[in-house]
Amino acid sequence: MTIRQVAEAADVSIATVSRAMRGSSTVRADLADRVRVAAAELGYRPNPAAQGLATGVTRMIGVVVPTLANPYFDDVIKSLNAAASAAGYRMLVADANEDPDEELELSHGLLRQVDALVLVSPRMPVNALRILEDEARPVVVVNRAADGVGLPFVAVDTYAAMAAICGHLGSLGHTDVAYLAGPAGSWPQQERWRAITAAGGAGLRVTAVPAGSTIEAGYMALESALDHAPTAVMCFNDLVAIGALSRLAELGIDAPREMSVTGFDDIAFARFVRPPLTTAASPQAELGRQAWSLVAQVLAGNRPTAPAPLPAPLIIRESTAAPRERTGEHGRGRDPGRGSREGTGSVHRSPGTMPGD
Amino acid sequence: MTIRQVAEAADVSIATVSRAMRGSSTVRADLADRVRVAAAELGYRPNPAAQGLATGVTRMIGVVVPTLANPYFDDVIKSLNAAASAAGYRMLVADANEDPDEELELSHGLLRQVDALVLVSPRMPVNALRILEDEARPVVVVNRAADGVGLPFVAVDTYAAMAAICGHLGSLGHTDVAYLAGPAGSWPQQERWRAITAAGGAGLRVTAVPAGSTIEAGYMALESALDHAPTAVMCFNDLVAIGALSRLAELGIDAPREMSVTGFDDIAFARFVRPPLTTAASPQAELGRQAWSLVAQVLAGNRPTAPAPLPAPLIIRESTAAPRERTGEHGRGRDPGRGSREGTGSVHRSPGTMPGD
DNA sequence: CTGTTAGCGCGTTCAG
DNA sequence: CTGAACGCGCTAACAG
Repeated sequence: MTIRQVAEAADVSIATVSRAMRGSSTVRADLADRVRVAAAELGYRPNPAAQGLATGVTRMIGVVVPTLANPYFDDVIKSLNAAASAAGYRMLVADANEDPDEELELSHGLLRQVDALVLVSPRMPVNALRILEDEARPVVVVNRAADGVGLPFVAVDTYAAMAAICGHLGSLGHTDVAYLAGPAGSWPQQERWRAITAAGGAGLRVTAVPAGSTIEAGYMALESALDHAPTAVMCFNDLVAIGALSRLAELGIDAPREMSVTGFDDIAFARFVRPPLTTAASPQAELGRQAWSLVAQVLAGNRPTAPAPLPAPLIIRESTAAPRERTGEHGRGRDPGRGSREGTGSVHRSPGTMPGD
Repeated sequence: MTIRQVAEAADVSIATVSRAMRGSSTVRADLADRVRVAAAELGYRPNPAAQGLATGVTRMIGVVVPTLANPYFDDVIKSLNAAASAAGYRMLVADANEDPDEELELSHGLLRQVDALVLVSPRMPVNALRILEDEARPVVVVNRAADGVGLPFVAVDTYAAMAAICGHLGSLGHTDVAYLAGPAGSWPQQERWRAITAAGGAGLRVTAVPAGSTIEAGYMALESALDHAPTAVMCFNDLVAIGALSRLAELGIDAPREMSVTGFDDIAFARFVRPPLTTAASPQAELGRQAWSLVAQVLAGNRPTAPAPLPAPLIIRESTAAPRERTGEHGRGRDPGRGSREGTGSVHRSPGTMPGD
């Protein structure tokens, strides 16, 4: 089914078909109708590749996410897709598997076949971002303030939200807290840590423990966080918090009575885990919408107006409480039951050791 | 950056560049090198649209899911994408928002621009599926046995898994159970119901209540399920189960002591909610892999070998238990505290009424 | 307002 | 083994 067959059936030239299909006003009404009828009967749909070649416009956007396994990113791309879809755009998604190199590689590949690229929480280094800046196609970034990089972006006010979490813990009476840190290249991770160190002045003594961004990462890292005898552990995100809670339960440490736990993002499941997570409610849907808005602005040839950082309100649920009275020892940091297991002292256990059921 | 510039730089014809780039063996080694060097230096990447137009192959697959908001589908497409990506294919994803019409429309649109289409749990009617069958491009289906439709597909052995759930409940001593049903056009929903009715012969009396596929749907529908005085409620999927559990907790009905609850899918969060969900462990990753395998086979020109239904083992956690002793009334079906609220008696409450925190 | 025609960038015959 | 030339299906000048 090509444009030519439609032209023949409607007894017009292919140019007229082309114009009629795109609703050009410079085409006589009756001819346009004839074309539309013929097209409908033949089930004709223009070939996107050909259109792309001819116009240089694909009506596709590329999206690269660190992983599809985090509902947070899924929510963002769902919203982004809804907005793009309403504007007649399709979405080519790529999963970088938390690998900064793959992220850049995928970005380059995608840039050849889309009109614009959206990078969600990219972990790639700044200079990689800068390379992308020089590409012919617009690149928009979500949740990464590009320091010295001129890419348009939307981001959550991570700093303020993390500060609120610290404040919450502080007002509860916590002083010694651990932080299960996120992936190295992650801007949200950097911002959270920045807020945490600032909170040091406000009376919180926080020690960071490398973890990651998954349930398993939280599960694995929790135990070494205990070495610092904290009364609370703040987690990079809700997934990590869920993993941490799971390990705490296994160790017989009650949250929040013996240990407070906080997450970040407020994914849909955060309120249903046990105990319900105190966290920061990141506006995923709004991020997606704004990202599309930026894309649309750039595609329209305008310099986009930089959106203000999006607030992520503190959601206080049941995973945080006042620290219990100290009884000689700090928390359960030196609980004898723990030392007997292998792997104690190392930050990570070998992968795959989180038990099933 | 076109092929022509590379040809010029390497001082060869564009045909040679074309051949060299795709590793044609009929090109002299030194020439091939010269081309590769030039291409690398110029950062040349072939234009996918042009390639697509010339060859009729886009190296893209389309994927349409009922919604991106269910981690189940995200897990499937993550796995599908991993396999496709390894084969050099990109993934164009479309979200049908649980709308059968949109599903078909998206499918048609996508078929023009991809080499193959994967439909995940399509809700569209059989005749729509049949239309897709006649398309030029291969269409592969996940989790929908196409009755009388010849589309290649992979599916979970939903019937057996649901039968196992029924058996589990039966062996616990339950006899009156409610079923929070999934979306109308959903094949998994049909299969689950088929297994349930078969279980009727095995001693389970099940009444179905329309719900849906989301947390909110489960939350909304739970109460009307109570009207039938069940001692257990089986849910279409884990999301619905989580919603049901949430509403039960609100009503002060303890699960599993006063009410057993089962899910389906075993999404990652199923074991972390309270109480941890008894459910069937659907192999999302395997579904994605097999779906790609089918696509690859068809693209290679082979008639694909139909994979056996994938088992979804029963996972018994804490959301199910023996029914408690009956005391005159069945369960809490007629608890006086409930009748005073508005909306009792209707299956659905108005949307958006599930409280936040 | 309509039709003719020249590319868009690339793969691929077909001669050499 | 290489290069010249054609065509993939469509859009956009341009001429009528």
